Amino acid sequence: MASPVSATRNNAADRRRPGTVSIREVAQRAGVSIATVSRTVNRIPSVNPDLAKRVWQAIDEVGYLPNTQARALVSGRSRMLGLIVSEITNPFFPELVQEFENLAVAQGYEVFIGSTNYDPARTESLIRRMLQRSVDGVAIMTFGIEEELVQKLVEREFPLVFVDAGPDLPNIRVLKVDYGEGIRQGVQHLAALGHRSIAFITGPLYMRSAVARRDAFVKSMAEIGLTAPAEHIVEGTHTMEGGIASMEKMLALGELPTAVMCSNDMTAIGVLHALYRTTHKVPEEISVVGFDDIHLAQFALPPLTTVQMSCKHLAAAAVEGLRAGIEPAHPRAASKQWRIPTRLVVRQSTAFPRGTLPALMQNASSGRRESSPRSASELRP
Amino acid sequence: MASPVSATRNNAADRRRPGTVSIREVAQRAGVSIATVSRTVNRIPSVNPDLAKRVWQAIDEVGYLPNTQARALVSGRSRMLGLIVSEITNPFFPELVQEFENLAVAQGYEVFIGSTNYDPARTESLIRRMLQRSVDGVAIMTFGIEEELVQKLVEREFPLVFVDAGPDLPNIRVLKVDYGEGIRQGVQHLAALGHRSIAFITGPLYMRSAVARRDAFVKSMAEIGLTAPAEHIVEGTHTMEGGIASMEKMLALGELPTAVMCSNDMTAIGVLHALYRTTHKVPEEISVVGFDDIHLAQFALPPLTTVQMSCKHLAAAAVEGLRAGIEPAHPRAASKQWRIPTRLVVRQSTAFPRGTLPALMQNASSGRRESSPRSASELRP
DNA sequence: GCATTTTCGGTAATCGTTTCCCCACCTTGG
DNA sequence: CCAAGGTGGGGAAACGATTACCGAAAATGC
Repeated sequence: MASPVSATRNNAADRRRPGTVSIREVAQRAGVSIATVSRTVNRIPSVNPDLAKRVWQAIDEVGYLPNTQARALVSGRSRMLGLIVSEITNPFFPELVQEFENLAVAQGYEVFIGSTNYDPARTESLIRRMLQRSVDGVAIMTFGIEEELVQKLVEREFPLVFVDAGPDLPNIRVLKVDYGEGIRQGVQHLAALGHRSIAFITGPLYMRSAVARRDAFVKSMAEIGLTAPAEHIVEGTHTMEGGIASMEKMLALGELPTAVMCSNDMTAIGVLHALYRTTHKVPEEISVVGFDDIHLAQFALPPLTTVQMSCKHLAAAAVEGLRAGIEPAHPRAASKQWRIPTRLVVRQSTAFPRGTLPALMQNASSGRRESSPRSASELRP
Repeated sequence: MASPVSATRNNAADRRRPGTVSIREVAQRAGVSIATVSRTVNRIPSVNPDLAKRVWQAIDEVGYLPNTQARALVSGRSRMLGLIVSEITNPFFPELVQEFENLAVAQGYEVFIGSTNYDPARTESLIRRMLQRSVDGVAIMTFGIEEELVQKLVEREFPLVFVDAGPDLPNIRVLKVDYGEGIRQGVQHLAALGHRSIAFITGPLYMRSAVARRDAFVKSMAEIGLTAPAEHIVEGTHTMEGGIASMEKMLALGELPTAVMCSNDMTAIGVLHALYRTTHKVPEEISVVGFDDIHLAQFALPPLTTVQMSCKHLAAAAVEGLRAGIEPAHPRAASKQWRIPTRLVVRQSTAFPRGTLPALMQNASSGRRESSPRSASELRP
């Protein structure tokens, strides 16, 4: 009679981490059943306020934290959101991740981050891992992903958020970035300054967004009667290294443009670097425009004129899009598209092209400000 | 008799995500019990090879993925590692996160990332969230955290990894970064070039690592008979903004140093920015040295001479340290400390101080290489 | 050829929750 | 004062895995 029935087995609870307290301890201390504790924690209104108070006190005393795994197991909701980015080391993404995380956590979700590094095998394993951890939805922010890899998610009717484009299915929402507007502003800004020879360094062209940005550039140029020759549209990689390589290629070709637009800011920073190495002055000899407006852009030398794609907007739309797919009662549950605006931010990497009004631009004293006098209106007589 | 017993209840399985298959389906299809499936999946050698093959085939056919939540619930191990950083938007950390994640995933772990943003409330909630998700261990890579917040983790005997310093307890491992060596190399490099007036911009001094770096600087200076006046040791924030502010403060004071060392690369990039704005040339007028050697450092203008703290090393040590605490059979289970080396990487932000050998330094053509001829030996007659 | 050992797979308990079902009890109406 | 109605709370069955235990069949010894 010394050992009660449960002691004969090697109880699984022995494996439990010390200090972990379960709903049972709370129930015991409060003198109620575990059902009541659960109801209290989940704020079911039917539980008697006095009892509830006792339960909360017990929870406090024993330091109870509900076990999320058990919760997820029974409810079928893990309250985790997957967030797939292409490279966490590209500064654009940490900013996005940060915003996304803040919003998700505020809504009671946890974030499962993964970067694909443009590697299909890695992406595949990432998706499998997310499925195993049974995330409630996935935001695919890589700006271009192999369709077939996502198939698994689509099959399981996972709420999904894509950027730019995605299949038209009930659980899928798409964030439409307005590439056109921002890039048009950039092109017109340069044209207004007097530039006629404007080059463009694209991202990797298997990415839908890279193509979209390039097309927006070509279209904006055409609108004002300009065309860039083929050798002035160079494919890059959306990295600083790519920016350097692309710019060096262009430099080697001779016949330099007077301005270079880039598909993202990292590329632009690479371009600045390449021009520094070859002692070309920016913006005096060549103007440079980026895209994204990452935090770093304002600290580039010179501070980078760039097209802003609001990270906050993007993150907010992603989280809301996922919630809309997960929570049936969400106000925008029916929306399928979410529009992300862009706009030009003028800093100091753009100026009049060499030869026009040189005296004005040469005095590079301190105190240059974002609202510098190099605006389109000044150019017009 | 129409409805069997289980159909009378509103079965919880109804809530299951479509496409999800459980171990039961596999067992049924393979014609074995769920125990056999489990044993097969976990590669328990006692299961008959023929049976195992049948089971694997069934797994493949139905597309079974073991539910991690259920696994974690029964085993008490979630196979998740917590990773706490201070700011994911500081480029140093994504690099660390990336490495950490690669290693963790290779070992079958998932990573739960969180950034404190230097906010104790946020840190508190982060730790609570990690506890709820029952991570197996936590690496605290913030280089300085409030002791009391960690208390909760310590109490629960969580395997922990700290950077720089941590309590001496059984489950805790510390990564000791050798700040001294790298900073000494930096100071001696500058001194060898001829600098005597070297300033230092620290990190926020409530961070242990910031203090350690400053102390290493002061010590290295003293070793070669130099002292920096108080106004040449300025507190920064480990951000670009902080670097700008600190440098501007120093500029306002007059009595400029000929070289500035910074507690991290972001600060150094801020310093470069401030000097650009005030048209001071780097390195001709002022030399700048960073710390960390983030990827961006080589793309700064000019490319930044900096003290490298190997991210790969740090991440590898963190993962191994955690595994050592979690898995009793780990080869280094007994180790308490892990040493992280540092070393100077010379690029182009350092040169002879103004006035000494100016002609040699002025020809800033391309082709400057890391192994430039500005070494100590050249200086000595 | 029978008894003993070994192998191998199935049954069931368990992890920590949520939630369905039902039984008390209390309130209220007649 | 008793029956009907409503309501709060407890018991127990899931969720999907792991694993201790046990029993049946196969292998082996004498």
